[in-house]
Order: sequence, then C-alpha cells, then structure tokens
Amino acid sequence: MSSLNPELVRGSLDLMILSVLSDGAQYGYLIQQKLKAASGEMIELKAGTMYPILHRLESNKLVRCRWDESTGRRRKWYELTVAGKKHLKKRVGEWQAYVQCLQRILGPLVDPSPQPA
Amino acid sequence: MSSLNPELVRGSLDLMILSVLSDGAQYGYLIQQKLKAASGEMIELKAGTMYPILHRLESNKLVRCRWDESTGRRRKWYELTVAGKKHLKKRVGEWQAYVQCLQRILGPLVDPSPQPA
DNA sequence: CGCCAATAGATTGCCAGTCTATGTATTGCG
DNA sequence: CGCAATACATAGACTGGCAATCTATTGGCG
Repeated sequence: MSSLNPELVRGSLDLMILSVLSDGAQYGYLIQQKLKAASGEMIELKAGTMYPILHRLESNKLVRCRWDESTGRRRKWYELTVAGKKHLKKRVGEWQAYVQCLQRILGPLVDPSPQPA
Repeated sequence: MSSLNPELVRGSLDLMILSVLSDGAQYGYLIQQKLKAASGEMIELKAGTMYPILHRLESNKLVRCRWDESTGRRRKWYELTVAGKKHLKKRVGEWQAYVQCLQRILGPLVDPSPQPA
C-alpha cells in the first residue's frame, strides 16, 4: 500500500483522507491521486481500502456526498461536513499528542536533528 | 488502553516495547510499568496485548528470553537479540519517515510550533 | 473499428492483530 | 485470613485493511 510501514499508516488513513478533503470536495479517484502526490508517492491508497473508509465517514456524518451524473462517467463527490471539519481538527491534535508521546518514549533513539539544512 | 487515540498507538506497540527493551533486559510486568512512566501515564499496555507481542517478537528471534525461577515469583526476562537491535533501529527510521510524510500531508493543518518554550 | 489502459465506483472474503475476559499462582500488608 | 498487587498466559470476539474481483465509461492506438 505504501513504501512506509503499513502498520503505522493504518492508524491514520482516515486522518489522511480527511486532510485531503479539507481542500474542498473531491471524488474517490481524485483523493487517491492527491494523497499520492502529497505524500511524495509514498502512499498509494487502494480502492478497497479507501471506499470502506469513505462510507464509514459518511455514515458517521463527517463527510457528505453527492453524485454527479452529468457526464457518462459518474462521480461521487465527497465533502467535509461541519462536524467533519471539527473532527479533523480533533484528530490532528490527537496525532500531534501521539507523536510527542512516542518521541518521548523513543528518547535517545531518535536522531534529534529533523530540520533540513 | 491509553488516553491517546488507540488506532494510532496500535501501529507502534512493538516499536514501544522494543524501545523499552533497548535499556536492557526486562520482564513483562516491568515493561508495562516503564512504558507507563515513559509515556507520562498515557500508555497503559494490557497484559493481553503485550504478551502476544512479546511471544511474536520471540518467535521472530528479535528478543530472547530466560525464566528466573530463583524466587517463588517467577519472572520471564526478555532481552533484545542482535537482530532485535538492528530491527529496532530500522523501525525507528520507518517511524521518522512516517511522521515526516504525514506532517507533509497535513501541511497547514499542523501547528508549526512544536518546540516547548 | 476493436481493444486495451486508465478512469471511476464498489463489494466480498480473508487474515492479522488487539482487546476483553478469564485463569493460575505468589507475595505482602492490614 | 483475605485482598490488592505482582506476574504470566491464553481463548474468543471484533475490527479493519487488503487482495481479488466486478461493472462501466472514456480515449488513444493500431
């Protein structure tokens, strides 16, 4: 699924999708492309992974969607709801707390020079 | 299991255990205590979660273990093997790559002031 | 014109892995 | 003496991603 450790990526798939959606409405295939680009080709979200997540987000009222059947190629546009935007903010906070916590646990194991020259 | 988002924590449980073990040999219960302390009480690793992981690490030859039955309270000491130390280093690198990647995806959503005053 | 690749959405079934619950036994304190 | 803490372990339930598969459209190439 990605050149990154899949176990790690697993826990933040919906965070990533939510994040991509924060740019505005997108349809599934677009989300895959954007995520791939935004991650520097590191993340390649498979359809069988993404759609269940999108459906889950929808049933949780975090995203809303609309079919566009105006062209032969039908597209389903997904968009963050107000609750979704709030949820995203919360999830970002959780992620930062997690990163800081793990950073602390790893302690001296992590190279303390993350800033690029 | 923790006050952190469990979904996120999930992917790094073995990383955390490996990290605690990098301090030297530990037995299961000690690992729980150390992890709890190192995480600022954020992570409370349950026995039913930890032991399967330890057994998996053992069968993967990443940790080696020895029973101490000298006291009535028997303890099983776990220690990193050479392969385990190498593996830990690799996993730390993967984790850093993951963090940077996600940081990039989240982009402007992350508060760009992580350093404490 | 026919075919294939890319685009676009979705589902099914499998499997890995964590969590809850439970079980056993020891030690020390009140 | 009983209970809480220490100490290890497993069984079964449940969640969730992934591979595989399906349908259909569009556009380009031979």
